[in-house]
Amino acid sequence: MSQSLALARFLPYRCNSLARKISVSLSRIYAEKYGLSIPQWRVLVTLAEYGELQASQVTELTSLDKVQVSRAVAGLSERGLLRRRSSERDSRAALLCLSDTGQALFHRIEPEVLAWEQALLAPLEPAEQEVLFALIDRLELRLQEMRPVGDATAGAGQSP
Amino acid sequence: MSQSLALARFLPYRCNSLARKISVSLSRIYAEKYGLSIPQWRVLVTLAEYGELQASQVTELTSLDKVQVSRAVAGLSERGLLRRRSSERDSRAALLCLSDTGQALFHRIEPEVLAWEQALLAPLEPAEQEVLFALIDRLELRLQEMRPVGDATAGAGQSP
DNA sequence: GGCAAATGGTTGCATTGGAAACCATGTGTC
DNA sequence: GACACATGGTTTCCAATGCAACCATTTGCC
Repeated sequence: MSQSLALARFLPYRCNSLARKISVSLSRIYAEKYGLSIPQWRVLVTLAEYGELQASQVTELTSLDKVQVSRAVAGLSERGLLRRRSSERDSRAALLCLSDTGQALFHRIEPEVLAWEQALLAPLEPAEQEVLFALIDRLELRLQEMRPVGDATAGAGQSP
Repeated sequence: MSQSLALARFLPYRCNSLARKISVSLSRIYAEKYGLSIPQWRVLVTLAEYGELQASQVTELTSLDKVQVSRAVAGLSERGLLRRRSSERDSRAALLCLSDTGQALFHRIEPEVLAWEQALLAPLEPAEQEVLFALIDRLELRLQEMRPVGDATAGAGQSP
């Protein structure tokens, strides 16, 4: 039980710091080599995984907010990496899916990114990797519990 | 060994997402209640821990870049929370320390923040907390090893 | 001592990111 | 069926962020 506050042993600081270093390192692949921003990258991955999605679903799945998704989609669309059509069920909704070019790009990047992740996780035993993800799960769950009841931001995934 | 890419099991995404949620939750304390930005908060903690420091030392200890430190210091100084004097050894260097008001503010916030951290970590056994910090340490170390040799950003702590 | 290069810190400028305002459409209620 | 209200997405505006250029001073070197 820590009695005083030192950044080196303060989870918010350590976690932030780690997340940033990971982002910087990873973005060497998709940003510098392929000119994608983080939101664009996430949208690409999500559409590659799920096929056709509504923008609002992408928002939930990526933990991006809707403005970021809107801009990312605009950028990807300009480059011809995805196609956007409006739903006949609800003409406000935009249905998104990767174009062939988009799929191709994803399949070019994916193995590089997976190799990078393998390299990062290499020093951890498989069991330790499980522990890591499990701890992250539990902390996220805990954060949700800690939110004041009735908090407007309590909904699914949406970045507050 | 994962063969395909899904955000839910992709460390950069999970880590980023966790870090952000932690920041948002924590900032309810120091931002909303006390009007401090993240950089200001980190500078405050660091000066509280070390006493008098040069701005460049604060930069290293907080993993902020020097622009952020400069601006955070300006803000804290305006509010009378820290004092800045120039070193007689090197008149370029600024020596920083908390004012009495700054110390008082820190001592008001610290227990709240520690209580918040306790609440967050409560579901983890002490041993699990150790594991968590150890895993973070190892991943950060690993990231440093992975950097291309001769990378200009290889120095200490500096945010790239 | 004097000049080039390095260092500490600040300021300006371009980019990013998010909150709130905004259209367009759909849903519920009377 | 018309009116209020909710929802999907985009645009607008402002604050935060980061890079690069910038002073001021110090250090190294001849």
